[in-house]
Order: sequence, then structure tokens, then C-alpha cells
Amino acid sequence: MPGTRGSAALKLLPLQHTGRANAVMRAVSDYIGCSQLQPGERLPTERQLTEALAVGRSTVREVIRQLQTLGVVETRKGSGTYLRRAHSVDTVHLPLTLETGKLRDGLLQTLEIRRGLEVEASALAAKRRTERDLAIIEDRLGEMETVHHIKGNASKEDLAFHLAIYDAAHNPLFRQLLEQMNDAFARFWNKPFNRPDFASRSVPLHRHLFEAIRASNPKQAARKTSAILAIVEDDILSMSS
Amino acid sequence: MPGTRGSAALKLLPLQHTGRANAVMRAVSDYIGCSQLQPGERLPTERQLTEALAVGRSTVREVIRQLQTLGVVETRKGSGTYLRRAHSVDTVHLPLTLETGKLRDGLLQTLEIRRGLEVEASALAAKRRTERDLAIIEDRLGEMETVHHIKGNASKEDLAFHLAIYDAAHNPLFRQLLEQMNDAFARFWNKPFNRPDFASRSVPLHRHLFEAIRASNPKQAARKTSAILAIVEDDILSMSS
DNA sequence: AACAATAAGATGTCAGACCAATTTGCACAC
DNA sequence: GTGTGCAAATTGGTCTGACATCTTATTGTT
Repeated sequence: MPGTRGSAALKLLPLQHTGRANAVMRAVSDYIGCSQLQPGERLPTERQLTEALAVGRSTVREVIRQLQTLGVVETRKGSGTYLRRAHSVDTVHLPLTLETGKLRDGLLQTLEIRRGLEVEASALAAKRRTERDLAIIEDRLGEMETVHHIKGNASKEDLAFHLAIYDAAHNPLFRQLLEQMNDAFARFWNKPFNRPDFASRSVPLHRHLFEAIRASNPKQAARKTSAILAIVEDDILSMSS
Repeated sequence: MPGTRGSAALKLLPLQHTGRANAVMRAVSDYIGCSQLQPGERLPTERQLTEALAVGRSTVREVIRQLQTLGVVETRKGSGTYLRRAHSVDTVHLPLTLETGKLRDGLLQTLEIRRGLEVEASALAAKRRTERDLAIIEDRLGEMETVHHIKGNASKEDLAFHLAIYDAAHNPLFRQLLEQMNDAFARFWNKPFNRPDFASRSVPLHRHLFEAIRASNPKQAARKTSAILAIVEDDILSMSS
């Protein structure tokens, strides 16, 4: 009966049955997820995997290469393959690429992403924070102010403060995104972050942000976050001109 | 002279001289960057690369696998390896992993990320859009309205509209993030997106958003974007309860 | 007990073969 | 001349076995 399928409305996904490698990828991911393997621990050797999964070693190697590219594992020649962070079949990966020909633009572009995420996270935190969240945030704020007063620079404590806010938003994606962006950029950001006076003017604003979250005032929290990031942007602009 | 090295402040990178594969990676990236290869075009075959670079085929395959994982190329069995997007040796990749077990929560959490990004992107677009950007956005808007009127559902055109806005923000990271998120979640979003009436109420708001961008009014653009996503959130909540 | 040589085990690389999917090209029928 | 259909060439996907190189554990010597 021709024509039954109508206007080709099905459009179920491509279903790439490009087989073994993807299957092995799933199997290894599943193993990592289910096997309570801690970061830093060693995975089974390539030969063990080839035998266990009954596939060629090159296939296993390509899968390991893939996991390596995703930052999930790290291979040390002559030693083995080691887990770098938690992983399961449900983790989705968002590979981003940016041109570092002009590092300054990369920093500014990243900052705009951060602004979008942080403003939203702060507003959500103001809406959803529990008393316990609030206590943790205040704790981090205190540490940050103290360290900044002593050392003149508190980038690590600043990060902890902002991460505490993300946790208060009760959406784990925010923490993961920001944490990994920070991770990936560590090598670049190190320099500006180590400058003693970098973003110093933003320190007092952090307490304002905290107050807004305590008062459960999302709009005010968003505004203060925006102000903090505006200072960071300013400093990046002025130091790299 | 003990103690000379001070507080171990050097911290220069591990310097992994794990050789040929990385060298091949650089070479292929360089080729892609310098060779004016357009997205969609075919790369040299694996065997050509093995011969040209004088390395084993498995090494070339691992590199291609890596580029594939990064979303730079796409391989079609029996046909070849095709470029998906621009790439060069100094594109830095930040692989982000999102852990999301449950479908509904994953959707809502993702939506909050989207809100943060889209609100910021819309505001930036309102600030920076050129006349050319504006023309493209209006074009996409028209297509979306037409298709929605005919088919009752225009998820693909809706995506194109929002992507055009992202481009108008002149920060390529926004497009990459949303594109990759959409890619990664395609399996989940397909279902709600195929519902004929999904987020229908948001359609008229899209023109308001366009007007705000045309008027170069960042705050209004942000507000309208927020309103659109509020409707999406509503529909997700009501359909999955 | 400390240290150096050695062996075992791991990843890294190469070569060649075959499989499966696609593309190309040619012969044949109309 | 044109279109159809089959076969060969091309290309990515996988397997096997071998060797190199680095790491780590073992062993033997002092």
C-alpha cells in the first residue's frame, strides 16, 4: 500500500548504527559509572578491556582516546589509564571551541557567558536559598574578605563564594558549568587572577550581593552580580589595552 | 644550595612529550586551518594522511576520533571525513559535562541555563546588532511565524530565530553553547518539540522580542526573552506532571 | 639496609589484512 | 541519447600481531 507513510513525518533520529566503537564507549562509560571508581584510580588495562568486551585493541584505544579528549580519563604511558572525574552514560558533553589568537577577546567572551549564568544563578539563589545555604555563603564571604585583607588577593576564596551561591540555586548544572569553565581557563586566568589588585573594587559589592540573597530579593541579587562582573570586565579591559 | 627554588612557584605545565599522536593532531589542525577548507567539505582520506605524515594509520585514526569528539569533523563510513566547523591549532576546547539523570529535572535545569544565556545574549544583541543582523533575524522570524501558522509547530525555525539573535550578540560562544546543548539533548527535546501546541503561546512574543532588539532596548529584550522562556517552562511543567 | 640492574607490565606505534558502506563507472537495454 | 542496474574501486571500521618505550615491581649485589 504505497503512500501509507504520509509526508515523511516520522523523522526519528539518524540512528547511526556505526557499531562497535559506540557500543564500547557505552560499555566503558557504564563500567565507570557503576563501578564506584574514584577519581585518580586506575581503569582496567587496554588488553583487559579488549578481552572482556571481545573487541580489537584499536577499538578500545579509540574509545579511551575519546574519553581522554572529553577530560574524563588521563593516560600515563607505561602506567595505565586513570579516572579524572565522575562519568556515566548520562553525562552529556558540550565541547566548546574558542579562538585564542586574541586572548583578550576570549576572556571577554567568556565573561559574557559568566554574566548570563551568574546573574540567573544569583536570582535563583535569592529565591530558593535555605538557611543552611545562607550560612555557608556567609562563611565563604567572611573567608574571602579576611584573605583579601591579608593577602590583597583572594581569587580562590572568591570562587568558593560564588560556587556557594550556585549551590544555593539548587541547580547542579550551574556549578558544573562554571567549575569546568574555570578549570579549562585556569592556565590563562592565572596571570590576571594573581595580580594583587585585580578586581579589588568588587570586594565590597560581594557583601551587598549576600545581603540581597539573604533578603530573598532576586532583582537586587541580579543587579549586584552584574555590578561585580562589570568591574571584572573593566579591569580586564584596562590591563590588556 | 638548598632552598633556592623557594616556594615551588614555578608550576610550569607537565610538558607531556607523548609524541606522535599530538604531533599529528597539530599537523591536521594546521592543515584544516591553513587550507581554506569550508565546512561540509571532505578531508584527505585516512590513507592519504598516513602517507603524507609518514605515520601509522591507527595514529591517524585516533586523531580523527579526537577531532570527531570535539565536534570538528564528522565521519561517514565508505564516504569520507567531513569538516563540521572552522578549526585551527589555537582553538582551545573546553569540554563540559553535565550530569542529569532524570528527564524532567534535566529539562528544567537545562532551561534555567538557557534562560541565563538567552537573556544575556538578547540584551547584548539589542546593544550590538547591525542592520544586517536585524535583517537576518526578521527573516527567521517571518519563516517561523509562517511555518507555525501552517504546521502548528516550528521548533526548527524557532531554533534558527534564536541562533540569529545569538549571532547578533557577536559572541560566538553563545551559539556554540546553545547549539551543543540542543545537540546533546536532542533525544529528550524531540518529544516535547513535536507536540503541535508546545509553547504556542510564545509565538507572538517573538515579534515583541524582535521589536525590542530593533529598538536597541536591552532591558526590554531581556524581559521578552524571559517571558518566552517562562512559557516554555510552564508547558514543560504542565505536560510532565 | 641501600642501591643498582633486571624483568614484567603498561601504553604508544606500526603494518597488513579483511569487512561493510558508499561512490563511481561502465555495460546494457530501451 | 538516456536511463537503469550491476560490478569494481574507494573509504572508513575493525581485528591481529608485532615491536618500541616508559613505568613499576622484583631481584641481586654490596
